[in-house]
Amino acid sequence: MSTVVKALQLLDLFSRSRPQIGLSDLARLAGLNKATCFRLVSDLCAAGLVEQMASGRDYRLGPAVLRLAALREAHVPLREAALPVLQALAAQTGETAHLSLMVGAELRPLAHAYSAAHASKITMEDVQIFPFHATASGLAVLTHQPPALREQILARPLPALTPFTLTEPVTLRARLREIETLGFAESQGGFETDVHSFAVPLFDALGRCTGALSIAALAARATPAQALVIRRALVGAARAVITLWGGSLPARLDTIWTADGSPAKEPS
Amino acid sequence: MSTVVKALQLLDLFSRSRPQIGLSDLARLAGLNKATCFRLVSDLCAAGLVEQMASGRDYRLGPAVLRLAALREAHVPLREAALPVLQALAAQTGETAHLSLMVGAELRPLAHAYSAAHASKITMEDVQIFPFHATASGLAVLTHQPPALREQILARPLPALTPFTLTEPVTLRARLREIETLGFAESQGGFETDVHSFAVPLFDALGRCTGALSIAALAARATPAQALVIRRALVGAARAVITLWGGSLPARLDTIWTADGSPAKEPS
DNA sequence: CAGCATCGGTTTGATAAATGAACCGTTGGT
DNA sequence: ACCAACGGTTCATTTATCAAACCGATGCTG
Repeated sequence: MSTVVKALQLLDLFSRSRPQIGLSDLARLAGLNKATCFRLVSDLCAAGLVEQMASGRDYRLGPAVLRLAALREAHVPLREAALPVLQALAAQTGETAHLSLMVGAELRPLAHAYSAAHASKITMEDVQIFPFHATASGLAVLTHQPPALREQILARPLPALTPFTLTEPVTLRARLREIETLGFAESQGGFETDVHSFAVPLFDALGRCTGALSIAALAARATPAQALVIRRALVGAARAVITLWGGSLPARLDTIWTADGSPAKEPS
Repeated sequence: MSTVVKALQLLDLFSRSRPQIGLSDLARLAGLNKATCFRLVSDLCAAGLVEQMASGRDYRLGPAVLRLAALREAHVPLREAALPVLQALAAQTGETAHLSLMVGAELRPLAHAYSAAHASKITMEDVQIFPFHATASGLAVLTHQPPALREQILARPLPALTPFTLTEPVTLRARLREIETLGFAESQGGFETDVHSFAVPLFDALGRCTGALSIAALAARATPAQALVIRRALVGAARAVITLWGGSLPARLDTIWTADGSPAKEPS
């Protein structure tokens, strides 16, 4: 294995639960000789990716990562990175794919892609905001929010957009628990009568749910077989997006999604 | 030179003005053999710090940097903490404020803020590195480095970036002594002809100088009265940043900065 | 369309680099 | 006072890395 790879693997040892590490631990965790580990981490320090704490004891991620991240975000906005995945998703499923993002305490569209498979499709141009209680995306995101924010949202007015919209907080909470178990969300006609939508949550680098990836299908086309195709495609696409964004998928969802017959995490 | 350092230096070739680079250019810019460069960049790709564009042609920073930055910022919110101070500084002075940090033996930008007061401003996006001899930030930091490192830096090539750049080690040493006495640094057109910059050093918890806080003003606007405003604002902001970071200000500077209510002697 | 330059990527012997066991001086707990 | 564990260093051995030449593919030009 190349030295560079070994050095960069050291970076992955840092996590939210272990943000700073001593030299000996670092060597143990990485399975490296202490001297080797020392040289590697010294090089990382020289580049600013890692810095040594004032105590001289532990190491932690350094200031250089900020500059790199700012650069990446300036050049590869999230939207641009996600678009090809959305287009592939639309093509695979023959339905409209869209991606939404939490902005403040609201869920807003970021991008969408249509399929050419059917003349009739769900259009997304006019959607400004996704009601949490009436869309699969909203439910998927809501499920993975901190309880405080979730309850704040459930306390807002929950208008019935169609006869099928769930509007009772009690009912919704039950639905969220269900979604948590299943690993994906569905909404049959909750937003518009003839739309059956499917969604999976997306997570950022700190494991927070910051958006959702969704398919909006014509209800008439959403047969059980097609629903299965959609769910699998969604899971694969969600993995791709999360990887692109440098996010981290909660272990529980990773397990559920893998067991669902969908492809496991793929290297780029 | 260590392989890891070489690989990590590749990361610094990416900038806002050059966000994606082909293999050959990368090798040229880094002064590396193409094969070597290929292996290095491949390793960086494997770690996700760099990714290859779909075209297979260019490389750019990868998604892993986002994860690392999020982690760093979650644990050590340096940049996040300093940003509001920078913005206030820019607003107070009507000029561009920026903060730089020592990374290894180089001074690099961490954050900056613009003022809305004037349509003409000094932009910072493309600055990768602050030459010690040609910027106020560099001089401020250099002044407070250990003698060994200071001399090492003065022994490097000191190119004249403008007709006003100080390039003689002897002259520079005299200037550093002056800066030490005054408690702040100035550079009139040393980096770019029309830029007059002011800087004060920043210190970490052990009293080591790890960076600088600076104002880059249009030379035409840097009247003596304005210079005084800038120096006072800088000193206040530096105290704020040092406090936020848990740093400790050397007693001598503390005294100078406190006494600096009156116009200090103008350095030539 | 032919010629040519350049691209990303691969092979080679020569060489500079990484490696790991043992070894310091310190520190912190008992 | 002891001892274990820490961060950091040394040095002979070994191994991965380097540079130059080389590929096929691409794209520009006359």
